[in-house]
Amino acid sequence: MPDITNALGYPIGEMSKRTGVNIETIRYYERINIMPKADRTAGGNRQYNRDQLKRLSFIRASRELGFRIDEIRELLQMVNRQDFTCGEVHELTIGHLASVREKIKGLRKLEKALAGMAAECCQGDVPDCPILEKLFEARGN
Amino acid sequence: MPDITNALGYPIGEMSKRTGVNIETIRYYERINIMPKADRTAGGNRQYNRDQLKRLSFIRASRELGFRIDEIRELLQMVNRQDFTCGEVHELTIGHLASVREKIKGLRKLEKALAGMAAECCQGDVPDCPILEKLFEARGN
DNA sequence: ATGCGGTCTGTAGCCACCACAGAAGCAAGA
DNA sequence: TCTTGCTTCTGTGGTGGCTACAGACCGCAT
Repeated sequence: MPDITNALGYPIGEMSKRTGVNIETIRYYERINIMPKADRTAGGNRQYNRDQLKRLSFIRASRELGFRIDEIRELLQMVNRQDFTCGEVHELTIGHLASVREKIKGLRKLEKALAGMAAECCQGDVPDCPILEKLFEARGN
Repeated sequence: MPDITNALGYPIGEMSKRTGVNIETIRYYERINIMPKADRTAGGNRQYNRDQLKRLSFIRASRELGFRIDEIRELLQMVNRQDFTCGEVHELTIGHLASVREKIKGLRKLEKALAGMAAECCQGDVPDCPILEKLFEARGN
């Protein structure tokens, strides 16, 4: 028969399995106060409930969308306050979207530059390379 | 009249100005052996020559293209060995290009997801939000 | 009672820097 | 020569977002 203490909650490994978040990372989230301090068994092991599981899943989903921890903290505060407006959430999301687009822009530039350089390169056994030349074209001197 | 000691080389601040690399970063580069140990004045200040300026510019240019430090180290070793082939450099560049393209792919996915979520959101004063709902759609539970 | 796997804390490492404190160097002006 | 004021020095610690240990303890089944 299942023990009463353990029937109440999930141990940390179960949380990890269900959310895909590394155990060490879950503890780290507790340390930085993005997850609440978990209840403990008599022996001191963490125990989680369904709400906390949902919260961790939320964090995981948000991280996968590239939200920074402090952005997630904001989102979670809105949720917890229970008085957020759709507009607030929208704004945060749009802001994040803009930064993602910025990153894409930057990487596209990179891609172009790299592809251009690679295309100019003969790839041969010659000890002379237009890529390196390009990199040596200094700005300061 | 300019001092003999200083006429020979650039002080670190000059290097920083010319390359756009932060002074602290230049010292960091020396610590991790990507820049050589600089000569010193009698008083102990670093002094650089034209070669080192070129090297630093190279590093900066490469960093701007998103090369990691160890990739740059490899490139520099090739240059120093003076026996690199164009093919080797090409390979490194192509590898890097591939990883850039991977990143772009990932970010595009993100962009799509975020844009989709934002579009569904009414942005209004309503305390209910499809974005948050999406984030709460847990996988584990 | 034993064994084994899960979990605990605390610390250190990763990357590529940036920032600071407090001391010392350096060049120009008085 | 001395002062002034900028530059540079070393050493250390912090950033974000984890991950990886070591060495001890918990919990559960046999």
